[in-house]
Amino acid sequence: MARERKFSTDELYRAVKQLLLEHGYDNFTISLLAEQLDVSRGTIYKYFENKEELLTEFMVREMDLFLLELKKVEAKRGFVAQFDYILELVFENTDFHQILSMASLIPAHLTKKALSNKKRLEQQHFEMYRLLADVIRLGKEEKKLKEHLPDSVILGFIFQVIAIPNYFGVPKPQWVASIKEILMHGMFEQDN
Amino acid sequence: MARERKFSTDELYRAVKQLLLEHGYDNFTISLLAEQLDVSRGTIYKYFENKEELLTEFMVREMDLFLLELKKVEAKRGFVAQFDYILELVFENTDFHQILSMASLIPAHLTKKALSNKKRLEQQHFEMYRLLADVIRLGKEEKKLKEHLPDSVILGFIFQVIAIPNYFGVPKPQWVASIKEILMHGMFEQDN
DNA sequence: CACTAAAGTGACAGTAGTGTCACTTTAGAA
DNA sequence: TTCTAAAGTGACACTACTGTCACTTTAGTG
Repeated sequence: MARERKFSTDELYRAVKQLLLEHGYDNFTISLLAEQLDVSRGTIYKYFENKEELLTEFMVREMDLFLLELKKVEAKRGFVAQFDYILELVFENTDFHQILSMASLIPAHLTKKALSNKKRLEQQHFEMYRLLADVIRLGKEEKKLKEHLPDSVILGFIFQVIAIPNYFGVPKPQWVASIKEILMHGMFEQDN
Repeated sequence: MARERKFSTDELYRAVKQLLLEHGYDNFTISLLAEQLDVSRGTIYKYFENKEELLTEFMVREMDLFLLELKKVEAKRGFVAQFDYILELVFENTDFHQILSMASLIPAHLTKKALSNKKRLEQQHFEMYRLLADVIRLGKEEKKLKEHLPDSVILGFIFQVIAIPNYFGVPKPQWVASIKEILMHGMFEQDN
């Protein structure tokens, strides 16, 4: 009944992701995306009213995928297993962290659809926080995590840690092990 | 012999800083700066050939000011005093960290002056690394820092830590103390 | 085979930036 | 007072986006 599409929805979102990571939020353009998908700019506007709608739609989708994986943490028994699972997840999704940090760059004034996407994204943010806060609560209940540390500092650390630049190319296993050790027991020798 | 200037060099750089922090590297414009200084755009081009020259000049200047403070670390006796000094410096200069992170957004193709500024900035980066690496070396020599942790992970942590967002407005003294404790001894209870 | 409707196109108007330059203004020197 | 040169101006040409829309293309239907 209609002409064949030149790209699938999946290809589109994969291209958006690549371009966002490569050029950053502010330098992402519809021209760049159209070029990547080998179509004209006009075509993109058949699927999205404007750039912000496209980008917020993309972010909601990414967040959904990540939350799906993160929810599996509830099935893990005991704080230590949950902690390990989260760190592994975080290190397997360094892209996601970069994308997430772009959420704050979404402009304030938006069209209806983009605005509702933004609201949804805030809900997802909150859901993510709820899941992680549960893990921290368990850690404190099990007397594994230091009671007096504010939850938000603990959360902040876990998420900020993956943004540490590996300038000198420390091999990944050593890199991850080192970061995990500092998070758990610090960089100072015990007897100090 | 000449007309009176409408702004001092210091006012100019203060305006640049404010606008960079407020709008980010990509959304910094000469129009915005001119407006802030209450002059026309053309005036700015009397002092700088182009935007990148202005911004690299600004960054070199900021870096110089920071290095001046950082160098004082060499006068501190013993690793613990040096460590404390650095953390204090870092938390007193959260702006600087934001500015520093923009260095990676400077485009690759630049005019002569901007390019030489960029090179200078890289030297300063290196100088900063050298100073910090010395502190870490001392920490390991004094058996205060864990020998097996790569220097770059330790450095990365210290610098990334100040970017942790204080969403829930934990009071600053508690915030800083918590972060310092995690860095030194981790978020896990000792007996685990 | 002709019709339909989704898919795709490219020219268009609008906006917002950059860097340039001939010109105007003005403080101080001669 | 006149002259000079630095300081400042605003119009100009250019570039690179955004979002729109009348039009073309094409796979499948009747």
